[in-house]
Amino acid sequence: MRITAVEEYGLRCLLNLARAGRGKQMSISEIAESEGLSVPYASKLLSILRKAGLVQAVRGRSGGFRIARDPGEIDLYEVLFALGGPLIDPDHCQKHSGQLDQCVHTEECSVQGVLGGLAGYVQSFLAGTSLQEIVDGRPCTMARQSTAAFEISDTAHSDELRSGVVDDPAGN
Amino acid sequence: MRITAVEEYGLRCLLNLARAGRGKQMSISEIAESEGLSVPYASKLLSILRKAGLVQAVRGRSGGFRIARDPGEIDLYEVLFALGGPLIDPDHCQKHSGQLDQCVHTEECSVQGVLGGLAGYVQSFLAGTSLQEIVDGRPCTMARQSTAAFEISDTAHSDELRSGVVDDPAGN
DNA sequence: ATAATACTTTACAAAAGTGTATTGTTTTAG
DNA sequence: CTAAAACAATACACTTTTGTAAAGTATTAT
Repeated sequence: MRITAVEEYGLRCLLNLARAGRGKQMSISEIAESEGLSVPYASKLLSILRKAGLVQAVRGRSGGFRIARDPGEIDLYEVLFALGGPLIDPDHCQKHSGQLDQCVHTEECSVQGVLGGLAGYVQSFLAGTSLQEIVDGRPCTMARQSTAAFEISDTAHSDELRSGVVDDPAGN
Repeated sequence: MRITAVEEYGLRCLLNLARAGRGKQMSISEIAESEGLSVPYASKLLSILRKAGLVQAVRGRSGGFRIARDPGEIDLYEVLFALGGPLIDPDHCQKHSGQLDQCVHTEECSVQGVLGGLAGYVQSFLAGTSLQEIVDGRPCTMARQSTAAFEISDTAHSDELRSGVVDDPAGN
């Protein structure tokens, strides 16, 4: 589970336009240079954002992009959904049924339950964060209350590697 | 942002052993058949779980796998971290600096801030959910309070596609 | 002992994701 | 009208992930 490159860079490109403001426009070159991306790559990302209705393009010699709505009216869920789709595929059980015809957990797909719960949890965070809040540098309430725990997270689990092969087959 | 195949299937394999219980063991064949996976693939997943210390292997003719600790003592964060690593790479700004030498947002990396907040938020969910809770089919409190919102999520954003090309370059 | 069973490791092919290159279309400055 | 500037679309190479295949190691029933 991770943030994809398209989501990361696409969000950054959009934030440039959010910082510029509702009416101002920037060219692909300006955005690409600002984020250290190649022009063709930034172009691809902005094309995705345009098709999602998040930015508007102006063609021609004095063209460029501008944000489609007020940054305060665009939430992070809409942005990440446009760039990377949903956290869990709608027809999840169809695709993840292995070699069987249908989901192996038809009676009680507990995996589906917990991952669906996670997806909803994540969405509540994303939908509660607007681009304006990110530009202003004040993450939403939910973020601040759990950031501290994340800081010490990785090391806590990284040194748990061991052989896993036991000497006692009986389990006593 | 999505759950990877290894995370999904790895978790499912581990849940089989969690359902079997602390002392019981299952062979790769049994687990593979139970989840509709090929034996070699299940073998690879269980190997990852073993190296992470989550399961123990018994070799030889009457061998198999069993869960290393009580399912109530294993949380979902540890499992997903073992199978797919952290949500955000520790040296994030080094890798995502584009063509520049250092992160383009050194003064105020607002993207890093909000995504770090998201990672912490997700972790609080995962760390608060044990395998036992999943087996019992009762998602943790955090899941239930936000599941309803997820149900109606996808359709709400899917029909926002438009051309994005405006007829009014001036923006009036 | 030996064969059967089960885990281990490595290698590899197919698919998806990432980023670049190229060519085309649109608009405007002159 | 023409050339320059800027967005649009497609194709392609590269990398990572995914899943399979095959050969190897370890244990035990007989």
